[in-house]
Amino acid sequence: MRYSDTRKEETRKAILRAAASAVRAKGPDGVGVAEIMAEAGLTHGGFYAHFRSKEALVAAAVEEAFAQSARRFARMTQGMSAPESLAAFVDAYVSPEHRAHPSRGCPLATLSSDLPRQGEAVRAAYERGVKGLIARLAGWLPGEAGDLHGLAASVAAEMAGAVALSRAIADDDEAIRLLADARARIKSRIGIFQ
Amino acid sequence: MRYSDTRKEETRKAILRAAASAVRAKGPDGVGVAEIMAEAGLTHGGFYAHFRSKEALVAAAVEEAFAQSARRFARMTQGMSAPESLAAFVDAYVSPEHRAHPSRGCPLATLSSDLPRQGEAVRAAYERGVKGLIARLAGWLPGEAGDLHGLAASVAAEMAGAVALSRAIADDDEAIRLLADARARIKSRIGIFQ
DNA sequence: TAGGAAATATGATGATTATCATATTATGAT
DNA sequence: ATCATAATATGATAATCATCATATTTCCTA
Repeated sequence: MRYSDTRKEETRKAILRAAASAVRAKGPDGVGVAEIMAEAGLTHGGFYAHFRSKEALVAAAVEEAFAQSARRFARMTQGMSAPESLAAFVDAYVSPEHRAHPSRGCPLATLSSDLPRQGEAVRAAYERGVKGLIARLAGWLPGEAGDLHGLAASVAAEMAGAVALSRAIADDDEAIRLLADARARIKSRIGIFQ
Repeated sequence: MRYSDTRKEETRKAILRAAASAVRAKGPDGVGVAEIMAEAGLTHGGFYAHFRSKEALVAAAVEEAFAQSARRFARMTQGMSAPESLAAFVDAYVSPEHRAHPSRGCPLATLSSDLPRQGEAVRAAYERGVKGLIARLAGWLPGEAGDLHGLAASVAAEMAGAVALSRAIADDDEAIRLLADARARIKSRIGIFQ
């Protein structure tokens, strides 16, 4: 073996991270293979040594994007109780920071309308990510287990919808007010006050 | 004048309608000028006699899509009281039919993630459409005028988010259950029961 | 330290697409 | 019926992009 055992894997990871960011920033069809490779510090030619096709990369990037979000929130809520985690999650999700940084944000708010138009592999990765997010949310919600999934889905829909809506508002102050209002409504709806 | 006064305007309308549908179905960047023109029964060459650029067409198509939705709901709720209109609106919006037909659906549920990546003109048209939708909703909501805008925005976010979410679920039955649940939650949240 | 394979780069290809230049067709007034 | 012209079509161009073929570089091992 002429290269270290981990070299190729590291390169693959770098491409994947670049893609996870670029796909959210520019959309799966708005970004090119060459651009992603350049972002990872490489040229376009080596791409197919790492991924079978652009679609395979996009599918992996969607999975990576959801995984990044999950890790970020896991870190953020470390050691918190369920209600604290929930509040922190809503605050971080329905926030001006999230609105301002699609490339690091939740794919649900950033890719929702692109997804139905993607290939099967990408849609499957997205569906897994969505379900994981809802399950995590449901685990934090108070109440009897039976009904929590529906409430979690409803809350996820409103959070993602609110962030997407806020991105349609050009005026920052107006968008920030919309987010603050949505945040308050969501929290009161799930029994978190103030 | 060798052609009837209305001929060109009619052709423009035909292109616009084709675009309004295609843009929702395939995304602003997923559809080509030639494809839209073919859909309107024309060839690509004449396009620039009707629109200055593809972006101008997309902006007009977004406006048209919002206008179509508004007209459709105006027709549907004709003669209804505010609470009835509201209930009919939620039922029609958060529905399997809406999920199944993005090309005729609300741009908010179909284009949200594409929009931030579009040019200024498109984003402006979208923002106007979104604000119109929220204002219409607010007009139907019960309560004191002051707080209705925030609630309307929150409801719009959840409705659009729920439809987008349902489109990520491949299994029809599961998606339909999600929609039914979201519908019930939204209606109970705005004081409509059953 | 040199050889050789693994990793990456360079360059090419064909497909697609927005836009524009020019040709053709359709139509209503004469 | 014919003509002038508005409306539309045909065809070209240049750019972009996914993919692939081939060349070059890198760096571990012997």
